[in-house]
Amino acid sequence: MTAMPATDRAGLSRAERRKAETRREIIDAAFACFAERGYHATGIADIAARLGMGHGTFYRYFENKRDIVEHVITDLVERILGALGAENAPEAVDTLEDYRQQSARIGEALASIFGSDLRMPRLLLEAPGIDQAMSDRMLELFDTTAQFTAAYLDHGVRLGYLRADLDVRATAHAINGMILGSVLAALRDPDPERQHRLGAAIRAVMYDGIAAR
Amino acid sequence: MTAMPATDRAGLSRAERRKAETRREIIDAAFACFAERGYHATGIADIAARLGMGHGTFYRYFENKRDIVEHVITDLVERILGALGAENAPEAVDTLEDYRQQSARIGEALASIFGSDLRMPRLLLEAPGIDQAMSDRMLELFDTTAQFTAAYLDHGVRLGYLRADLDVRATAHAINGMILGSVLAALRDPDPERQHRLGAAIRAVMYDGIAAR
DNA sequence: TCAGAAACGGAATCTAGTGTCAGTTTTCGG
DNA sequence: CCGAAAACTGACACTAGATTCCGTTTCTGA
Repeated sequence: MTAMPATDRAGLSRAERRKAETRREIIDAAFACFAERGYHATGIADIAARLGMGHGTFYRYFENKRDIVEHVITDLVERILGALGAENAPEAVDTLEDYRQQSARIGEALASIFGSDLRMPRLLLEAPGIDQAMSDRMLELFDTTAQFTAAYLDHGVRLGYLRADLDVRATAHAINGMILGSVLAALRDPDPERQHRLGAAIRAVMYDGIAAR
Repeated sequence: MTAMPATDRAGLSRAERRKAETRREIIDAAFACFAERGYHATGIADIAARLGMGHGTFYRYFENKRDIVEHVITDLVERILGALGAENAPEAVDTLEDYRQQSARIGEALASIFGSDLRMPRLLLEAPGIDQAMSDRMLELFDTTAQFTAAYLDHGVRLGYLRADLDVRATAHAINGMILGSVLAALRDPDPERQHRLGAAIRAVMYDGIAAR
């Protein structure tokens, strides 16, 4: 019979807490390695070395290389979706002007997530090169975020401050494409001023179009 | 002293022509393999096997794996840029209506390039995962195509049918982002009808914006 | 402080795939 | 048709790196 370990309020023994902590550290180290050198160029040994642990130890926490990258990406996606969903609900606005400001805020949030740590978009960019499944997953993510955007558009159409004939689904994809474009631009040239102009240009296209009045 | 081979009008011996032809075949086979299984998952042996040749022969035509993928990507990019640049010059239009039609034509061309063979966008999508250099190259490509778009916008601003206060560089990135978005959407769901709607939505956003009048 | 359990570490194993090479076949000019 | 030159082939040598394994160390609870 095994000894019953002491548990704290959350029902986790000290050992279990430490284990979770180590998993967290490995995920962070792996993220750093993958973003810096790329998935295929980093070995398990690199990840372990970054934490000063033997690489055999790695396998006590994760199944294999594929397993860790799965966790790294999941973590990354959660951080992004979390930061997005947190503050701005589609229902929070009901005029075009409100919506403009809301989209500026969302743009700001995105810029600060990605801009603060270029390793995030860099890893996302190379993720489709990991394997077919990951590639599909990234396309799915793009689609998911488009549904997000679609919810905002839909709300606007219902309240009447956006065009009634808007093809919501398709337009959401187009808008998210613009955002993606600005992220890619940031990877080439992380100048914040430039990022700011890109955000402004996106909003200008969205609200005013490009044609002279 | 070596024998002088017979040369044809173009100054190429029969052997040289065959050699070029074989290189072409290898590039095509490599393209197919990379697009289907992914770069890292395909071996030189796979490429050779597809052509029914021994994989040793491969090395008579290309230095190594990196060399071939370089050629495959270059070829791909040339096909895309070629198809784009061929028919539509920015100077060919001088009214907003013309420009609308021109952008519809360009969208059509893009859709037919990518839509006709999804292996092209698929490989482009995973290209940044090949290595750092290729990743940079893809970002550069995105930037290059934005300069393309910028030339159209610039022309429109000069002739006065586009807004005078347009931030041309930033707007070009935004527009190309929308196009990229529709390519990604096509990878998830290649339905031509859907593609058509995406194209229409992009143009609607560009010209009319999303706000109710 | 001690015994058993769990965690570690890194040597050893295993695999896959790249790039080489020497023997064989094909091509080509005479 | 002949012999040299070029092209082809696939077995082989080699490397890199993922995963396993077991002797050693650390932890835990009594």
